[in-house]
Amino acid sequence: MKTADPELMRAINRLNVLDTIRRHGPISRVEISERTQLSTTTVSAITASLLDDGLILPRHEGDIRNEAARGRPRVMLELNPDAARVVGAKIAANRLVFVVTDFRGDMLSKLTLPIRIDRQPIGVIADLVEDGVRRCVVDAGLSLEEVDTVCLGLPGVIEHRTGHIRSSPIFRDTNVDFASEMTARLNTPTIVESDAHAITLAHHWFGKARDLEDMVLISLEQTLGLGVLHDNQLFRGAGGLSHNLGDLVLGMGARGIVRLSSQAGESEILGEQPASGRFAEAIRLGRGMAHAQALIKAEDNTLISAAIRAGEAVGVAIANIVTLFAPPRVILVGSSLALGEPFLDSLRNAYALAVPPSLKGVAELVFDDSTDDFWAQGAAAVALYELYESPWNTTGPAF
Amino acid sequence: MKTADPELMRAINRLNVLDTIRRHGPISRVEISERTQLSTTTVSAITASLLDDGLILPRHEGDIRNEAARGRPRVMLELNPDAARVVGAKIAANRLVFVVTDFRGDMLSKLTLPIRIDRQPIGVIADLVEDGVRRCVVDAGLSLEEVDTVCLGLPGVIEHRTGHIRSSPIFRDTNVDFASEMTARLNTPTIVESDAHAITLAHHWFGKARDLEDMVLISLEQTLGLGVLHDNQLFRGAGGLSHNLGDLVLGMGARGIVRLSSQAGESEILGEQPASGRFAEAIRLGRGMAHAQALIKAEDNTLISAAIRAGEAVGVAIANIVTLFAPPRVILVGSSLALGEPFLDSLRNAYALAVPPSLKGVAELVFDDSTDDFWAQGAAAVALYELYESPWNTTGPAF
DNA sequence: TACCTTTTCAACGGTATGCGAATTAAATAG
DNA sequence: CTATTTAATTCGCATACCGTTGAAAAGGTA
Repeated sequence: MKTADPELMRAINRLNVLDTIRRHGPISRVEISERTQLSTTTVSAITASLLDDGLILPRHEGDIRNEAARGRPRVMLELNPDAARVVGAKIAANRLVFVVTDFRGDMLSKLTLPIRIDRQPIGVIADLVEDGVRRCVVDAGLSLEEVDTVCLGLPGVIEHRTGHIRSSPIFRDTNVDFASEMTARLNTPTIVESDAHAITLAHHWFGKARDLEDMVLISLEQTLGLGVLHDNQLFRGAGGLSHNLGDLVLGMGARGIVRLSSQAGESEILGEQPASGRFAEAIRLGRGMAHAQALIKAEDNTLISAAIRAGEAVGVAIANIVTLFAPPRVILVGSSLALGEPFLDSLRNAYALAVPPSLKGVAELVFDDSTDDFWAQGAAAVALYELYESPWNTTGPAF
Repeated sequence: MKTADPELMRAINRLNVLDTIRRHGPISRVEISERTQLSTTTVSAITASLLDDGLILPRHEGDIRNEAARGRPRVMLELNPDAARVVGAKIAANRLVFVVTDFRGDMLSKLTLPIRIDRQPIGVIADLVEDGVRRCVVDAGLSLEEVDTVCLGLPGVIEHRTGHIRSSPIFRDTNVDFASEMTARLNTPTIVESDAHAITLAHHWFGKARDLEDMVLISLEQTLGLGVLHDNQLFRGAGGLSHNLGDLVLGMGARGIVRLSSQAGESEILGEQPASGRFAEAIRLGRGMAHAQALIKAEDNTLISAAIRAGEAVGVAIANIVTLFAPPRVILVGSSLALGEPFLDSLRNAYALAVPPSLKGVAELVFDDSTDDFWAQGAAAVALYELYESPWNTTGPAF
């Protein structure tokens, strides 16, 4: 357990103030004091220190004065966008998406590489990722030295603390120390995080969970992932490793274990199609879901029934997650949502059936079809969050 | 978010020291300093304050001096047993178990009432519980005024923060404010907690998880419960409510949803027996599982196959829990363990099959057949834990 | 234009915390 | 009886928070 000394105390309050400024846009000191319950004195001291460190900026121009415009006007404070730059990336089987953001999480540049990388040797993947990061940084008009942290979000079971990838559909090998590898290549601190965790944080910072302290997110991509927000923090399992929803067991059929991934994995849904012609080509290029959507509209019965089965399986899995975590909101993201109504309807129905009566109405299902940028932005947010906490603890006293 | 002031700092370090003393028996100040990473100065100040408050005691007698017996001898410190008294209770469908413990969690008296209370009106249950608490307190040679807190552990979905019982097999009604009811009756602060959470804490304090910071416990009783220890703390879902494992869905059969409770609930396993004769009588009296054990030994095939099916279902459920929490140890408790080898073997097999390959070997299954006292002692531990944190924050500065 | 009101924010003193160095305390070795 | 060793306390310092006070900035009013 960490020992509580003045330094920790300071760090906590600093983070609290900084986070308040981040979340509530340009904000005055008085309002910070109200929100954080800290005295105006303390807020003044902390903001002075933050200003001194260049993390925040005063805003004079465009002071939208309130109606009751008496007295000394408030000085609005906001994050200094230039305080840091980070790179966030979404690494998927058939595409790489990079984003450079400033300290506020605003996108400075983005780069999408629609290339298939899964099952490539690690060296090749690392090459491609390195290249993408460098390009995207140049696109933003920066050099890598100006980037503070890189965060790579990828599917699978990731051990966040150590940066080890326990298993991922992208890598042939297991237990890859990808964080060290990329840190060495880029000569920039690089962290590795589950893509589901990344977009969970994205929704908490910018998306559909800004108002919540607790929340669950289900990502339906090639891999089925889970992100849990508990008390404004990412809940990482024991040992800090991420969850792989696809490994959940839904039942014991005649021929053994039935896992969620075998019912609702992207390749399993699409795989039942005759692997020929335009559709197979689309799958190879990672456009499988978009194409599937078209086929469903054209009433392709094989695919529709696969989508329905997948929806049922996911709905039941979500009900089980809700049974365990009782979150007020469940956000669903990922390419499988593109399957459309047949999938979503059966998901909703199965969920309604499977959720225990005592928890009926507790959780609200929200579907979200964000673009890939958003995932990458989430990875950037993970990087920023790490920055918030660590390096400025060492700044020393405010004066 | 709580504001970090010196008071909080103090509370954290105080709790840390107190917890260290609790866990590591009689312990000297130097060793506390080593374990907590606090300076000897701070430890001295805090222990002085704790001594002043009467929460701990110095131990002079029987100073087992180490071999290397040079220098001033260490003064060992330990919890003052008399610093507080609490009552813990396990409330089950067919029995009430009460325990009075001292500040260390040691049992002073216990009382078991083998009576069937489920489906009684709330008033009747409250009467019986009140009576049991009072009796047990008298047995310990105390009066209720000397008891600081009462904690009742019972099955179902409990909202710990508010003391509301959302649903329980014991109550006909839902959403019962049992904590307020009993607080008023006993005129002593009474808290309500899930029985699974209680025994989870019991194992962390006294049992098979003393060495762990993360752990999962599965309780197999009339109701199937779950307790999660995360970072030395009970993990309570959003809103602080407990989990009901029985609501987990294991599959969609031909006639709809199949929940775990329908496969592995106590009444479901035993219910398939012809409800007549000695066995039915045993069930009514809450000895069902013991009797079932005998029948299984006598190779009652109906019962054996029910036990095997239940074992499979539980094994799969545990695998899913492990997929989500990745704990180093899973402890199984509860009356259903008495079903013996057929049940346990099929559980182990199903678990081995269902646990994802990437997590194989991560979690160790441990079976525990503690007596009912232990559950009640866990409830007492919950009460003690609340005491640790709250009331002595107000003690003021140490001097 | 000069003065007053209102509000923000920085400066000062008070009290709490924890830490490091020096000091006292208690026991053994010679 | 003295020297040595280890434990625990005391003292002084740095930091953090908070409440109060007073200066600064803007608008309103005579």
